[in-house]
Amino acid sequence: MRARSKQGKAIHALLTEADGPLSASEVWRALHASGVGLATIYRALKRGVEAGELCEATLPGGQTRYEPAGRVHHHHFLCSACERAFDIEGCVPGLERILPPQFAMTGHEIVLFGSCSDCRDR
Amino acid sequence: MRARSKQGKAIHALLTEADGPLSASEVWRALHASGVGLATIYRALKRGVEAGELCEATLPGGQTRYEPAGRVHHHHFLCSACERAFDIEGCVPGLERILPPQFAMTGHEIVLFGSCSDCRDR
DNA sequence: CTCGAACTGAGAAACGATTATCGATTCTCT
DNA sequence: AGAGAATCGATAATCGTTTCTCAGTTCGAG
Repeated sequence: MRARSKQGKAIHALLTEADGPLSASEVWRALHASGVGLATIYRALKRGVEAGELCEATLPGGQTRYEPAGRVHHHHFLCSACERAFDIEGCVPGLERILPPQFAMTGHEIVLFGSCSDCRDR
Repeated sequence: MRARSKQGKAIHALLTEADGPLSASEVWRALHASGVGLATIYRALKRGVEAGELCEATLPGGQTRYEPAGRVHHHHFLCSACERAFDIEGCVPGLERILPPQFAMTGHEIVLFGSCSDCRDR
C-alpha cells in the first residue's frame, strides 16, 4: 500500500472538514487553485470508496456526493439556492410504520429542503 | 388550449395508474411498442410540468421521475434491485426537531431503500 | 372543407458527469 | 542514485439523459 499523495490528503481533509457531503466538482472548486486536476479528484474519490474510506451519499441531484465512511447515522439538508448539502444529526422514529409489508427495507434517507444560513436572507 | 393528444393521454394515464413516479425512459419502455417516440414523451412530460399537471419527484438517481401533481403528501420506496420507485403513504412526525436553527426548511423527502415484492425473493 | 397552429416520430445534437489516455512526475524500495 | 510502480494534470473520449431539428400528421376554429 502506498501512502496517500499530497493531493489525496487534501481531498480527504476537505471531505472530513466539510459541513456535508461534497460532489467532485465542489472538491475541484476548492482545490483547482492549488493545481489539482479534476481527473485526480475523480480518481481519488473512486479509490476512497473502493478502500472503504469514503461512501457515496444518495441524495437527489445530478451528481454523486461523497463523505467519509463510518460516520454515525445522520441525514442531510439540501439548500435549494446554493445546492450545497449539509449533515444533520439525528433521525426520527417510526419509519417502519409507514413501510408497506410487501417491501423489505434495508435503509433510508431523509432529506430536508430549504435555505441554508448563507442563502436564507438573500 | 388544445385537447390532449392520444399520446398525451396515454402518458398521463400511465403516470396516474403507476405505483410511483416514473422516469422518461420507464414511460418509453411502456409505450414505445405502441409507436410513441421518446421525444414525444419528454415533450409531454415537460408540458405537463409547465401546465401544473405533473411534478418532478426529487429522488436519488440519475434521471428525473414524474408523478401527477396534487397528490396528498407521501414519500417513496426505491428498490435497489430494479431501481423502480413506489409511492408510500404517510409521513413521520418530528422532522423539525432534527433541523438545526440556522436552516429554514421548506420541504422534505423520505426515501426508503430495499427490495420490492418482485425482487425480494430473487 | 381549409388553413394554420400544435403535435408527432426519428434521428442528430447537446449537455453534464464521469472515465480513459497520454507523457511527465513522484514515490518506495534497494 | 536507480528501477519500477503508482500517481499526476490536461484533455479527449465516453456515457446516459435530455433537447433540438425536420418533414409529415392531426386537430379545431371558421
